[in-house]
Amino acid sequence: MPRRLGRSAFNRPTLSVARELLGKVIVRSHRGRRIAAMIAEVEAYKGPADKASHAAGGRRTARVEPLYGDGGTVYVYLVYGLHWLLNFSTAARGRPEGVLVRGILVDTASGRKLVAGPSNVTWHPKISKKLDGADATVSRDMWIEDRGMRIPARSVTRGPRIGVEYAGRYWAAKPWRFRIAAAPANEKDKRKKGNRARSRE
DNA sequence: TCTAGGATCGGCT
DNA sequence: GCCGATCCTAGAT
Repeated sequence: MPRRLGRSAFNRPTLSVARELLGKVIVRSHRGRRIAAMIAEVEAYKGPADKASHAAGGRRTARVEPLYGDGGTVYVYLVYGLHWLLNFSTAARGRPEGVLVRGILVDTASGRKLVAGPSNVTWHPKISKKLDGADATVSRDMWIEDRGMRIPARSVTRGPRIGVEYAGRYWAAKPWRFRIAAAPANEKDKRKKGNRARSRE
């Protein structure tokens, strides 16, 4: 029996939440349809100290306000002027930590396929700015379900986060990206990351 | 008011 | 491997 994740699932240490979101299912209710997507890849962002976070240095603006909300608050924002990214706030209210969803597994007519890249993650289940600030623990538009899938430790790959070189080597190197090993890596991301870091030097 | 730059992607060379 | 699309946000002025 599917069980919706409640507050206690999100109001916890961010790295734990990130790891445990793998295998959970995002359910989006949109125009009378339900779209389900299993979370396959995430990144953790740990608040003021984390220079890669939008709340780095305690920054608190209208845009990042959802990050400061209770665990389970939805944070949707635009990057590069054209891509929407989906995050869930974690830790207690007032602590700006969160988890970015980078990859999902969706069921299609031809089978299950990986949707990689955070922008594609929001495109597929029709996630938009409208959901920004929503509370995923009570919302009727989107929530996360535990359908009993358990991802064993040996099936989880950890690595550095993508596209955060601007935060400096120390923070960019933190292994706060979690992926279900069976899900193919987004190799393209890795290459680009290296290119960028080099071009800045 | 202005400006720089970004938690990206896909197409082209 | 490189580059352009495209626009919002935040900080500077």
